[in-house]
Amino acid sequence: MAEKTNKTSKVSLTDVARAAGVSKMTASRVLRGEGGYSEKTKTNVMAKVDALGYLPNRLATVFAGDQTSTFVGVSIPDLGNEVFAQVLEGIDRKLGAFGYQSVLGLTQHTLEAEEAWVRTVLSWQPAGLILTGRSHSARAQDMLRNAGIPVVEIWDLNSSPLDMSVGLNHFDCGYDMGRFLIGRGYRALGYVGTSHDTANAATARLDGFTKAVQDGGGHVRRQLCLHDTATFYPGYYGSEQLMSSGADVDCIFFQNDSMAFGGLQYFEQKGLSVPDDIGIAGWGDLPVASVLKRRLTSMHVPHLKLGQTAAEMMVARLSGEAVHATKSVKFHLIPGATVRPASD
Amino acid sequence: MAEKTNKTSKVSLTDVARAAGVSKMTASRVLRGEGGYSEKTKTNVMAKVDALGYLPNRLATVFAGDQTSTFVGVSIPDLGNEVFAQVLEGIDRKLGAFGYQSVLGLTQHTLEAEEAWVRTVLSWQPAGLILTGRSHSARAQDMLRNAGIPVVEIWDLNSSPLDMSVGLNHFDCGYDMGRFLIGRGYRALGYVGTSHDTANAATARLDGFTKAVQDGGGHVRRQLCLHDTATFYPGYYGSEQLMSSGADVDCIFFQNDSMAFGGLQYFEQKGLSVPDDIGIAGWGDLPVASVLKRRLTSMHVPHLKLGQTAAEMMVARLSGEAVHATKSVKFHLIPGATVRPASD
DNA sequence: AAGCGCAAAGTTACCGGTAACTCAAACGGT
DNA sequence: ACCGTTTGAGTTACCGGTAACTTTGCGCTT
Repeated sequence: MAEKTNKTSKVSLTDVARAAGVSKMTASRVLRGEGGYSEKTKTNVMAKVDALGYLPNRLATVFAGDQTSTFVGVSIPDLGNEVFAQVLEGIDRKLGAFGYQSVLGLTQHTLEAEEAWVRTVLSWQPAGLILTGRSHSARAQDMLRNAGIPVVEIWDLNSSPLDMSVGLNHFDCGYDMGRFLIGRGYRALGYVGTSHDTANAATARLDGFTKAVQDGGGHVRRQLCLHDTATFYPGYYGSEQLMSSGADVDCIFFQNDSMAFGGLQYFEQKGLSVPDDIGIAGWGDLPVASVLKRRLTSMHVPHLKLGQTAAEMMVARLSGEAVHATKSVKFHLIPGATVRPASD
Repeated sequence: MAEKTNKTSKVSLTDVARAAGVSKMTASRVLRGEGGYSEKTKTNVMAKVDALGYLPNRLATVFAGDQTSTFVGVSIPDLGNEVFAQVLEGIDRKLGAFGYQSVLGLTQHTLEAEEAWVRTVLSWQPAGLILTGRSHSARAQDMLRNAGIPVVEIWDLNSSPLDMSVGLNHFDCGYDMGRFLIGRGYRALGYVGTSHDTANAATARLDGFTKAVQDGGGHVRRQLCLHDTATFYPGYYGSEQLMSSGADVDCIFFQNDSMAFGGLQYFEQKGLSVPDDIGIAGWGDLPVASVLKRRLTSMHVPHLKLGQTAAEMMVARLSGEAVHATKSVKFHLIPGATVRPASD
């Protein structure tokens, strides 16, 4: 039977040193493998570390030196939207591989929640922050600038980031889709998405989409911005709302594939045929699209990769590299088969 | 134009005190609203706090006193599985409402990754930990016990938790489903899920399912455990694999609804009719099920609620309440219409 | 006018590590 | 044999707050 070591009170380096009959400093040196001690001392100290179940207090280390912590604050709007769950997974996996931990903040798409979270998380001396979106409250911006730590803004392409940025041009994304749908002969377009207080990426996509449709001689007849999460069911009832509003549209662009799938299901259940009766386009090339019989018209965006890239930039900067960049993430249109075929 | 305050070096309480012409202690008292200072002093100090853009260093506070931090470590297997994304959202939302922050750890279903994460996160003196699953490496268990902080194990119902626990009995869940399918006349069952090194909840469901099927005079003809994430596409190709293996099954139980939907799509594309040619059952009552024409046979589990409950237990304990419980989360079967109807 | 009580401060020590310095013993070259 | 160098330690001070104690000054009572 192993010795009982479950002391309730925490074991400190001083305890280890005392047990080993050496000074705190020597124990510290052994634990950091810094050298300057004999093999015998090392063995002795390590034995006591095991026996006492010593776990270092990293708070003290960070606090003492001018070293930073291994925390990286990561703000994400919500996890109900699969897009962001993927981005977060990409970030955390990569950060974890380099010994950093994500401190999560769900901002629910509001600047106030973000500001409150920034304030709190900064008080814990994080090594850096990764924020979704490029709009922040004035006070949040002040705090971020004064913090003196790396900040990566993701999601939106940001020409004048606070520090670093990885994202994509959502306006262009929307524009490409609009032009594509015009090219397929659609003129009476609809949009179904979710809206939030802040000007966000989805809004930029809608703007680009609207512009392209107008440039192509079409009209966005109706745009629906639900106060809900951008997932399946809002796509379903959003479609219902849009159709029952009497708007005569021939094609609908959804905020993402999950919503588009909700729409597909609505129309199938109403007995309308896609794409014969109505065209459907999504966004994001999400997992659900991978199993549909009819390839969903969408826009491929490497979400996981985007998160990983953000984490890599953060780690590189924290390792002392002079990263100072705005990285653009590529996207490409998936023609799919939920809109009418090219008419050449 | 406001005064420039973007000092790169951090502003400490000492700086504020010096600027205000008072002692550090007085400034500290003002900031904590502890009393023992004049109105004039308060105004003065607060003015300097604003002017200098002072942000407290919570590390120092925790480090100084014997107070704990406001970090709560949260381990989750992965976020690709929507089930866990929901649980995490429930946890973080509730924790955030009480001023705590989640420190995320994606364990990828391995005990080694969990152990490494536990070691790291404990060194940051978290207020508590919320862990998914009930199996942990021996060393992780030691560390958790010795840490002297609240630990909530979620997901699996745990009769002998390390500390607190919220979950459901996955064996019973599986058993209920098995009995239900037997009741609908199925005898040659199949299972499609994903497997991982550790005995996990999905395995427990499969065990319960198998038991019920045997008890009912049926057989689990084939069980497929893919090395993949429990999401749409693995459900699709898993179905394909299962069918092409020559196993003659009349109904398939999937690890969750996302996989079940992948299966539904496979069979639809193969021209097989559900439930006439084959029965399909999922698990979790996930969002995707909300838009299907034919109600998916599944098991409703309140994932978000489960996460919230775990967070509430944590907060209650941290507030000094003597919570020491194993809470069982209720689930209920959704008969649905993707299995053949009751034959009475 | 002395003394008491209280409000409004200031002082000191400490939390758990580490940087920077000091110190003693061993060792080795001339 | 002597002295410089290396090795293996110990000592001290400090990071940024806060608990606990001390001090100062003022109003008010008797």
